[in-house]
Amino acid sequence: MSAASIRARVRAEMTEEIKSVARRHLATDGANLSLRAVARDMGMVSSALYRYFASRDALLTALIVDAYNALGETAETADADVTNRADLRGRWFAIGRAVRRWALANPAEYALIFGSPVPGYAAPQDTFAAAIRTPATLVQLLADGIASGALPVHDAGELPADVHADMARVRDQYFPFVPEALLARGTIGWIHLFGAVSFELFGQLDNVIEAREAYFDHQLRLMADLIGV
Amino acid sequence: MSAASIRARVRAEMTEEIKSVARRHLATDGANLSLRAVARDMGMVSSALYRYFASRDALLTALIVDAYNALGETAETADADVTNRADLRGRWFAIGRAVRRWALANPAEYALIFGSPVPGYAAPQDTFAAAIRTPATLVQLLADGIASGALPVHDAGELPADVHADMARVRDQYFPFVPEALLARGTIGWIHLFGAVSFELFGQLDNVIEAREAYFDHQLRLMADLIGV
DNA sequence: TGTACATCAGTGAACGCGCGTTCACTGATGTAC
DNA sequence: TGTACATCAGTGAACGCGCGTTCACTGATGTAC
Repeated sequence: MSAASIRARVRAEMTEEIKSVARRHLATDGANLSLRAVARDMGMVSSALYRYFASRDALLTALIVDAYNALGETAETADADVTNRADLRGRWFAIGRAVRRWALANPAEYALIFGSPVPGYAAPQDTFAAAIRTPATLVQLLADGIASGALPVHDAGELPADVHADMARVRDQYFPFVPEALLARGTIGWIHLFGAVSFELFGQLDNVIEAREAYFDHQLRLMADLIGV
Repeated sequence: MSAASIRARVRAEMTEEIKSVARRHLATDGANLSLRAVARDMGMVSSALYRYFASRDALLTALIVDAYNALGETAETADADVTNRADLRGRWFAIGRAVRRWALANPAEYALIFGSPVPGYAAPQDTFAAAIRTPATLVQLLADGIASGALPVHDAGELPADVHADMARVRDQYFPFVPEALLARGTIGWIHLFGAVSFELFGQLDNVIEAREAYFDHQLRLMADLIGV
């Protein structure tokens, strides 16, 4: 390995370590991430971080992209692990449970991407490709169901005209073959998944529901019925 | 009016004004509320605020309780405005739309109560009574439907045992007469309502769905079907 | 009704701390001849 | 292979700003006799 690439590798490792320390801080301080605190934890002077990230926002963006990718990979792996690809309901459950498990294991990162927006921070477009990975696994599942004929084609008439147009646009851009009404129901499933996990994680279930996992599964079941998988 | 009560009234007005200025700051700074900034806006010195609130956390708590109450009142009013009390679906729509409207009009306050938890802030128990008002309107609707016989009694067998126990406990504490399985579906409706509003408000719908209101109504419709109203 | 005292709102200075970012610098590591 | 130069990571001081909270104080407003 050439000298140059050693330097590059060390640099990459440092970058990863900075992000990893920053992730730990996220857990206690939320999105009020302090560069100085991160630098202190790494035994560096705060200005040294600027060799790796142009600004605090740049570091935040990197963390956001990483979080989307980590969640997306979790969902993709969970889906891929279902050997019977025709078992759409099983795949829906696998993805849903994996999302919840990831969120519980990484609450700060979950909050970073799905919580209230960080004041003064505007997410750049780069995050979009990473953000779409998780919902994409769900839509892929629908596409498979349509391809195999296992999923019913709902009456497109159930959709208002402008929603139909939105869905058609999304479909044409990313997922050919998925009918609008089904795509709308799939999106609702995705929204509910997010809502259920956020409700639990953000403390809204406290003092109300103790059987968290069972209740979550119950929701997945009703949503599966609603989508038709 | 006695001199003492004049002083009390001025005090109450000041307290309200402080909260109102603080609410404006919430909109730009999120939950990183700065006492000094609030004081500046009121033309006071920062230490003067301590005559009205014991600490920054106390002010935050007051804002949270106010937000829960404002949302709760909005939901209660929207429900009460439906003259045909037997029109459960109409009441569900009225409440759901009112919640969304309030959230869009008061995004910072919505984020304060339903967004990611404020780091280092622990909500005291006082918030609970206020927090429950909005979901309570929904459950009341279910109770009315059961009382009139308009709502189907789902098979309690659809619930896992521990979820059933949670629901029975909630029912016995707050809402007699609502069967567990129905209560569970109602809670799911509430969670979805929250999820749909948060998804829209926190920017997850950007670049995907433009017909926000129509899509929201579509979701209310499917949820109404799921609940049975 | 008039006066002495108590209560209260608001002031201004201070404590002790934090932050992001810039900049000139040192010294080590890599590159080109 | 050896040497002169360029690149790069990290330092330390500084700028200019912010924050929550405490405390002794002033002066106005209210209360009790």
